[in-house]
Amino acid sequence: MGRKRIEPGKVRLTEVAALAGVSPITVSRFFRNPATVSAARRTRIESAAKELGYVPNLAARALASQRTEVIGVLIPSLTNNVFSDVLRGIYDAFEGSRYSIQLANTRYSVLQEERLLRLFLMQKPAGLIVTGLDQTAESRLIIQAADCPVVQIMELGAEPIDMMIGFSHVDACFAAISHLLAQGCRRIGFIGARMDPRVQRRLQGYQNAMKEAGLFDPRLIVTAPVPTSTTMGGSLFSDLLMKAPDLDAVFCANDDLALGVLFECQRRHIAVPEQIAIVGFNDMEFMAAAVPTLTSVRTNRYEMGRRAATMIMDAVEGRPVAQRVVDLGFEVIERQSSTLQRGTANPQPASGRAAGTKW
Amino acid sequence: MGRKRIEPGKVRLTEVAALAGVSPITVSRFFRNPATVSAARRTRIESAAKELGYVPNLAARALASQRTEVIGVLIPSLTNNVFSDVLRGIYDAFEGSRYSIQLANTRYSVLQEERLLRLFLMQKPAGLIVTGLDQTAESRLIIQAADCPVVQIMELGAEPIDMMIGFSHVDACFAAISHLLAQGCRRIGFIGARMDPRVQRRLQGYQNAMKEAGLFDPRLIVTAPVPTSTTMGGSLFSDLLMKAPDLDAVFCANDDLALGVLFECQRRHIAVPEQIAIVGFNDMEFMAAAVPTLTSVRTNRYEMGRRAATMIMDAVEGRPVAQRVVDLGFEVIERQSSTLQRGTANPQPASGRAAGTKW
DNA sequence: CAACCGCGTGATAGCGCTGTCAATATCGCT
DNA sequence: AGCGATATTGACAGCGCTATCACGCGGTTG
Repeated sequence: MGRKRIEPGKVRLTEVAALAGVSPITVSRFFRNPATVSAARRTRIESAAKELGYVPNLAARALASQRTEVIGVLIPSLTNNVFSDVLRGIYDAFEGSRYSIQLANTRYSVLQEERLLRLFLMQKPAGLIVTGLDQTAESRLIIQAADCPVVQIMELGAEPIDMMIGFSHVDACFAAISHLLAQGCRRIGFIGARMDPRVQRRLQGYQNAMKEAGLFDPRLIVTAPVPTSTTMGGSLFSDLLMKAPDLDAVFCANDDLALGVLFECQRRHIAVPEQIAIVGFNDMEFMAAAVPTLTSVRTNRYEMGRRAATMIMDAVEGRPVAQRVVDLGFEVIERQSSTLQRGTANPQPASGRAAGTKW
Repeated sequence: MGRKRIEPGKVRLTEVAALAGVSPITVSRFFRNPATVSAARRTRIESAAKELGYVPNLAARALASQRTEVIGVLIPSLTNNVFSDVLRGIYDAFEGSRYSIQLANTRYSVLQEERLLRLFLMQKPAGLIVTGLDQTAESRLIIQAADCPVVQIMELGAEPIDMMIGFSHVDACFAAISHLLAQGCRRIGFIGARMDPRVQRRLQGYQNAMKEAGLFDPRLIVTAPVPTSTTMGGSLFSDLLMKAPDLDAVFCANDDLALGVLFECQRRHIAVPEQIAIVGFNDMEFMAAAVPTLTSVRTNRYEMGRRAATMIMDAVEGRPVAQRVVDLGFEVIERQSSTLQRGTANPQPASGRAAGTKW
């Protein structure tokens, strides 16, 4: 019947309270909000806790208070640098706060996401950060059942579950293509790998721009369902050249691919940008270091993570969230790889960064 | 006095038990180990749980059982691709298991690490994965207090806290330099950024090799305490050229720097490898795609994460861990950037990969 | 044929903490 | 001095689950 009694040497709230000469509940209050305890007891409790090496038991706290300080974060990939930047923003924002992060990797699968959400539910998370808009109906139900603030990141869409922060991939790609068109490019190819929902929307932006210019040609599009990589960029580019030998520019759905295209051009002695212009997406650090420097669409990933975290914290703590849907925008960073010297040749300095177009 | 009674509609073990016509403890047993419950009740409980949409309460479970299924993981950086590979291995290994991962970012600070370990302690983690060997004495005490299996990853050292998996950075760098020496290089530079303990040990390996060859010269070493980047690679290389104009090879403490060096060579029209050979470290994917392809030291990061996770699980579940210290080794992948054509010029095919030397 | 074993099940008593309400101490003001 | 208002503290009863022991039952053993 029942279980054996507590083992000695275990330090609970009660032990600290006994040493400090106060009741356990006062110690509890001290740890949650020191201001609610008188200064005299505060110091007594503090030194008693230190002396005993008291460590609060989070499970007991969660059970008694019926809530946790866990923020669930769901991202599709751990390897993709795009998400490491977002994650860094999230972790930095939660740094020093009382929240802890529960990170899970959906591997670009909405079913996996659903499963992981179900797991999160068991922890009664205080908040949830999920990637993109394409959750299953079931996932949305689970999220609703979690009954906590939710931020969708990376994209913008019409029906936010709760809050949302991101930018329009369609518009961003449209802007990149518009830039190439403005440079006089006409046969602009699109290469993409993995083809997750965000890349799909970039493709949409590409198609919109090309159709609007009356230059759309399906042969200019080469995609692969495999993960993106530099090597993949080279081989997709080779495929593209085969399908469209008269190519004069390539838009790459991300920077890894763009780097691969650049190397493939070097290998084939294709002059960039004179023969073929290159534009990437995400503006990874190496884009500005490449030779020639590579044009890309900059997105504020770190800021996205940071603000998503802030929005969650505000919502959890009952502060009003001014903007529940935040458009972070993007910027086309024009560099040598897509800047065709017309008239006065004027290449950018290697370390320089061309003025961007803010949309 | 006391708190208000349970709200209706809440689904607990008790509710499931009532619907299934068994006692709550049987339901508890069913969820922990279905085999201990008779087949007849198993199906009854299963359908009752599904009907009510029962979700176990992890906090209650943790409190009652005095343990959790949380594995704490401490890494120094979220942005560094090296760690994303390791993380991917860890997440993949825990995938589908009952464990969940608590990830924290030490930002290369041992004090931050200490603070985070203290936080982990509150959760009574089932296991711990920490990066490197350089924990503070205080951190080691905290880890001991956590009283759970621990794996140190990334490196190998004499005094494991518990278990360990990694490779020798000193040896790996020594091997890379030996390769350059074998190619006839004499004025081999070292460039490194961030200078965390692992990079320090690579520098040590470099010094050992150069001293052994009687070629050591402090002017050949250029480092910076800032985070590593491609751009940084270019500027450190420029510094190095200034200090040692007669340079004939560069070892880069990681691949980002190596890529930056390659670009800087292109910018300065320095022929690689004819004038200057380049060797990187980690063998990131892009190294094989570059022009020329870039030599690097391959390390099995994914495997390291995966096996660390397996070791933890074995230890937690009381299975004997065969090898408590695992050396994963490394491999110098010789590519065009460091292969000097002596006699019969025989450059590697662009997509090819030179035979590695396994140590 | 009694003693024994082991399986499946149940009753009981907490795990360590906090929500709620009550009690007391302190304070400002009329 | 007397009053209500405000800070500070405490008592109590759980939060939802599991460890532990107890028990009934069929089958095995000497």
